[in-house]
Amino acid sequence: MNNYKEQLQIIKQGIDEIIGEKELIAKLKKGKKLNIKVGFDPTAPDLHLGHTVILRKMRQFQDLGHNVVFLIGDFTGKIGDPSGKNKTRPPLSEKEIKNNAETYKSQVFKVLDDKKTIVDFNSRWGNKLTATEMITLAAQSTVARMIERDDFSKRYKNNQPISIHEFLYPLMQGYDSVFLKTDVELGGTDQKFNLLIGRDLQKNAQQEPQTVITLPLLEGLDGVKKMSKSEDNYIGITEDPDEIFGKTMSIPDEIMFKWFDLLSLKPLDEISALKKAISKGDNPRDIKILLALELTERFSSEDSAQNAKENFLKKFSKNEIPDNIPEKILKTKEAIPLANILKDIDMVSSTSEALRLINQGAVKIDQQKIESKDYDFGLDEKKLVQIGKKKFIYLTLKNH
RNA sequence: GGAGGGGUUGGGGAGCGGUCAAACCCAGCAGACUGUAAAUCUGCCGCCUCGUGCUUCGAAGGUUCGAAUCCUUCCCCCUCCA
Repeated sequence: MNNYKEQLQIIKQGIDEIIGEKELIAKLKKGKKLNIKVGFDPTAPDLHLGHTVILRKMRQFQDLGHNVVFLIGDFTGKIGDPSGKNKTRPPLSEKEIKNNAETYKSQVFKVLDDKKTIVDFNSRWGNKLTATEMITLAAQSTVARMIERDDFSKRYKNNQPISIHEFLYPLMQGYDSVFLKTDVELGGTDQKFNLLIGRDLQKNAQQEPQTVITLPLLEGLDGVKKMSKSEDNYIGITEDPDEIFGKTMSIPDEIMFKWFDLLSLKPLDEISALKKAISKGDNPRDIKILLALELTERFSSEDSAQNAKENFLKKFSKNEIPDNIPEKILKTKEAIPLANILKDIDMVSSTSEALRLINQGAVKIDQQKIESKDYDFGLDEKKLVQIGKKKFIYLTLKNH
């Protein structure tokens, strides 16, 4: 195991805030094997890169030799985390929770080391709590403290309902830490309140309070807004290698090292060497390729990552035709205008759009720019149809 | 329950009887330039059988030669007061 300073440096890479650093240092100095806990609300099973920021941090702890518990909040899921919400969330059914948990497990081990990961469910102890124990737990915090929290206070001021059971969510999450004797809990910045409650409860239970580490949100492909499905600026971890590679290459240079800091498992000195290389005049593109390679490899394999890189370079840098172009056959009775062909094979969404593109000189057939909408495609000939730089299809027209 | 303000083409937001497929901004797409980008410049950005064609401005009716614009009813949002 590395010495505590090195460990601390790795632990603090790319984080938002650390609370209870003193306690952490003390434990690291002693060489204690830490219990790391991260809770996952079993609601969003389709993961994208933004979700993997926290998984990466967990992985770093694993690589440093600590215990990592991947805690599925199937018990707290019944409450629904009020964090960041301005309304009460409907509780999930047992079945939904189970399904989502399985989906989770199938995805997270692309980042986490499955041999070193303990998957646990907080229903294991949550379901056994008696009413008396719940009351004891509830007695350990106050309404005033709860109302301090942003989302609660907003809702309170706006006269929006806050159900009593929502107060139990942070308490239960904190109780998880007591039960598991957690040393470090990770979470998003919106989790800060919940994480801090854990410290309080642990103190009350005569335990050393956990160190709280919050992680920042990852910017999406646009480099500005946080990565999310609804903004469509995300990279899903189950996407094709070509997609992952290409999308990574498309991020603005400015956020490239933010991504390194939040996502990469490369050693810190290697990353800072890369930074230096750029300031010395290296092409940022080549550095970004390293990032794209690492990410693609993580979610597919080394071979397909290399492959994705080759494809990418062919497609964009060298302006060559990529491999794996889909082939299509279109059956037709009579000669149809090119615009309609493009629409029929779903390369464009309307013939109007096709006509516009033809006008703008964006359509190529067999590498030749099409000048007129009256182009005669011909029958039984396989031709390469290209729109813009990214869309390619091999198409054969058949008489039928 | 009372008072008021709205719903316009992906989002924001003009238009308030004809010159409206509807300003402008953002997003998106294409072209140029590049390092793939970003930035910048240019063009496009409802649909088709591409024509002084067709369908759009919350919904349905109505007035009018003509309606996103006026009237009626309905639906939905928001703000303030109780």
